Amino acid sequence: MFSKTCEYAIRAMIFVAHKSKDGEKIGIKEIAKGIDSPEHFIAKILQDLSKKGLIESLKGPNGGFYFDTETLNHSIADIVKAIDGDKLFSGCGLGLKECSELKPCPIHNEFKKVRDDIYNMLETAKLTQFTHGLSNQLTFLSRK
Amino acid sequence: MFSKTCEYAIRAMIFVAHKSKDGEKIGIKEIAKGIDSPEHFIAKILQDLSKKGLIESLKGPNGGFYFDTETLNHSIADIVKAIDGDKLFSGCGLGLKECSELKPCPIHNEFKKVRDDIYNMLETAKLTQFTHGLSNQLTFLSRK
DNA sequence: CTAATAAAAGATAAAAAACTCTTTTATTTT
DNA sequence: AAAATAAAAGAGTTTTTTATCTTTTATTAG
Repeated sequence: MFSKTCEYAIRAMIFVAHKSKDGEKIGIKEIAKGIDSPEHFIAKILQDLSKKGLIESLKGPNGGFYFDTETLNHSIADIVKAIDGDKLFSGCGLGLKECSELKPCPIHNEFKKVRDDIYNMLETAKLTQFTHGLSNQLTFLSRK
Repeated sequence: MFSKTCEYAIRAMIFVAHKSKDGEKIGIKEIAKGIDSPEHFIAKILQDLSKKGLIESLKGPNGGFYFDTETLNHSIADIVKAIDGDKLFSGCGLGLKECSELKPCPIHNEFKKVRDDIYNMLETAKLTQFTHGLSNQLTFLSRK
């Protein structure tokens, strides 16, 4: 469904949202450990998301990644769009470039419904809504 | 959603189902043209699906790919499972190996619903049901 | 101002996916 | 039986994705 890069991105973003209460910053090492991902790889990904304005970061001692009230309001859909683009939401299920309402591929209409469902689900899912489950160990982001 | 290989596979299977009325065989060149795919690449894919029993094939003059009544009854879900595996249907949306009902990832339940929808949609979609649209130019598999 | 810290950036490497080319095998037609 | 046809199989290349390593830049604490 998502690229591996995107899976890491979502996990990292939820992890930072969970850990960084009231603007507290969290370092890349802790993030990598927390979500079971290669350190340098997730660093790249977060740098990219930071450039795109989906997360805040600060260099130097006590630096790290964090959210402000604005960035915290982003949805999982925003992350997916930033990393994988909107192919999942608007592209043809069979990879046809010319597929459209007017010239639909055979499974166009079947797909439309589930694509819209996926989009709505991910657009509704804001980063904040996942922190509770993690804090209370109802949900998990790594094996440990 | 699907790998490119899988997209080609679905398009090719629908194309053959559409062209091969009553056991008529259709060659790899015609298939490649019909679905806008690299000839040798789709050949490999169909060989694989043939080995796995999802399509029939015969070598030699007047040979080619075709369906019998049994293989024609397969669903798009069967093709996806054969090519991409069942990661899409049963894997964790965030790529976590240990994700389960008991130890769910943060978006586990949100995902479950859409995954089930996708599966039901693809499982219901049998190859035969797409031939009508293609024959009547209501749906398309290539640009032309 | 210097040293320490942590992200940013750049460059490279490994693995997987996508694609191509050549040879072999099975089948049919003559 | 020989030639022609078309898929099967094998081997190789290219591109993309995933991952690692090194250097640079920004920030802070002392």
